Amino acid sequence: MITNRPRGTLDIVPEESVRWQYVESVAREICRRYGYGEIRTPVFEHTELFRRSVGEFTDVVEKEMYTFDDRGGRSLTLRPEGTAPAARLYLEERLYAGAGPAKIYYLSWPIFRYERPQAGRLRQHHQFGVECFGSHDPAVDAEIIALAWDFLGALGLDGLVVGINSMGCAGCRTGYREALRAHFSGHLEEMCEDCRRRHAQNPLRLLDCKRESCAPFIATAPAIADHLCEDCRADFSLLREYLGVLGVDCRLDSSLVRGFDYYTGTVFEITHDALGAQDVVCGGGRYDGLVETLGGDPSPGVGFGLGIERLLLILEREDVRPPGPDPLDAYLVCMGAEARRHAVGLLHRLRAAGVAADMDYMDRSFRAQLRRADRYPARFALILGEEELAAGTITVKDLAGGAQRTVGVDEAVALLCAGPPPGEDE
RNA sequence: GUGGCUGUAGCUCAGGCGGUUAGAGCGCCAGGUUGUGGCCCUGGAGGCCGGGGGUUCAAGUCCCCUCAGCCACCCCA
Repeated sequence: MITNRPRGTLDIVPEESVRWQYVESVAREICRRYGYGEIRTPVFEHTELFRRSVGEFTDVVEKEMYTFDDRGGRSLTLRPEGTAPAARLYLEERLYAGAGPAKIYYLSWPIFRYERPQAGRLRQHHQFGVECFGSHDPAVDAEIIALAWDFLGALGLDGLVVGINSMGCAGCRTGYREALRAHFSGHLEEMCEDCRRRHAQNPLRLLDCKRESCAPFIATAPAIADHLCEDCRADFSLLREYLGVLGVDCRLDSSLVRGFDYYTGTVFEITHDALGAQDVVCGGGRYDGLVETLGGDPSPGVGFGLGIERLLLILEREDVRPPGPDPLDAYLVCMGAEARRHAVGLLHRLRAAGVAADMDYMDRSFRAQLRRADRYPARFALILGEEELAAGTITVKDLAGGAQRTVGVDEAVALLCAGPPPGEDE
């Protein structure tokens, strides 16, 4: 059916977009406080950008990208994540040329992955992401995590868990990889098929297996923490110290390994139970080799991506009600064609003065117009009938309390602009 | 991509073992009130019972296919 939206996509109706706008306004405010500036990039990029950065053999690149050839024969891909485009922009717009570090964020970027949908997993979703390029100071890692934490906290959420780990630099990773191979090689017969494949291809992924049968071998596996070089170890302990200072309560999770190839060093996830199996609302980490991979001079970076739909899902399931829409200031209620003709002009005048005002266009009865005003909900009903018309006045009714009084039109406009409710005389 | 559950009014849902004009609550519209909303009462509109095919005298109900949502795996935000 052509009126059905494509699988795994969502429509956003006005009632819902209010919540998006609220979340977005909080994100903008937090970014402002932390000194990050917004970027916007095309929704599609050269396919090669993602192949190179995310990694040729990751699930996302292998089977989840929306890739197409344009009419000029270029292979383009709807972005499946935000960090690579941000890194591309960093290079293309030469953000490295300014005083470092480059602190940027993106808000509600559409992200596309061809996946099997379920709640919290869509083919098009939206992310809020923050990236910092140019510094390897662990204080920046801490800042990034704290920013995400503050943002979620500002929305009134709790029950969030921050998991962190260090995947080490390229150097410590090779040693660790061998240690993992050695540990698992004796148990391969008892482990799942995927794990046997991972053992050969990428032993780090072994830690990611969630099968019960593999769990005991993972539990006893060597921890990356024991295989970090001195620099990585120092960075990681400094990060944890900073997180303590920043009031971020985090959990060391040595099995935490992220799925994109560009991650190095710090990795972290923020999860919430309300999400079920897709429990990650925010994920990120360091990607010190990414910029170099894309052909730039080596430049470290840290960042995260945060799923807006998942966030909204948590808010809904936890019954955290963000501030609702501002009620309408005034709803014009008129009786008769003559009053209606006057109402059009008055409505315009109110709006020009900054008052949120509306009127009936459905030819409703007087009673129904008043009910409309109530349900909107509007703060005041402005009643315009024959009496008011003759006297050049209008009746201002406070819908919450029920008090009303009839005043001159100029006074009514002034009253609505000023805000305070009208007098109590009935 | 694999396995499972579910699709009935705008929303949340009820419809015994196939059987007459498919129901409720909320919402919407009108009236009860010649110029007063909310609460209450009365009435009304609104359904290709997700779509297609099949079995049957007869299908919302049974069978097959398909689409969509959900749950788990996988992966991730």
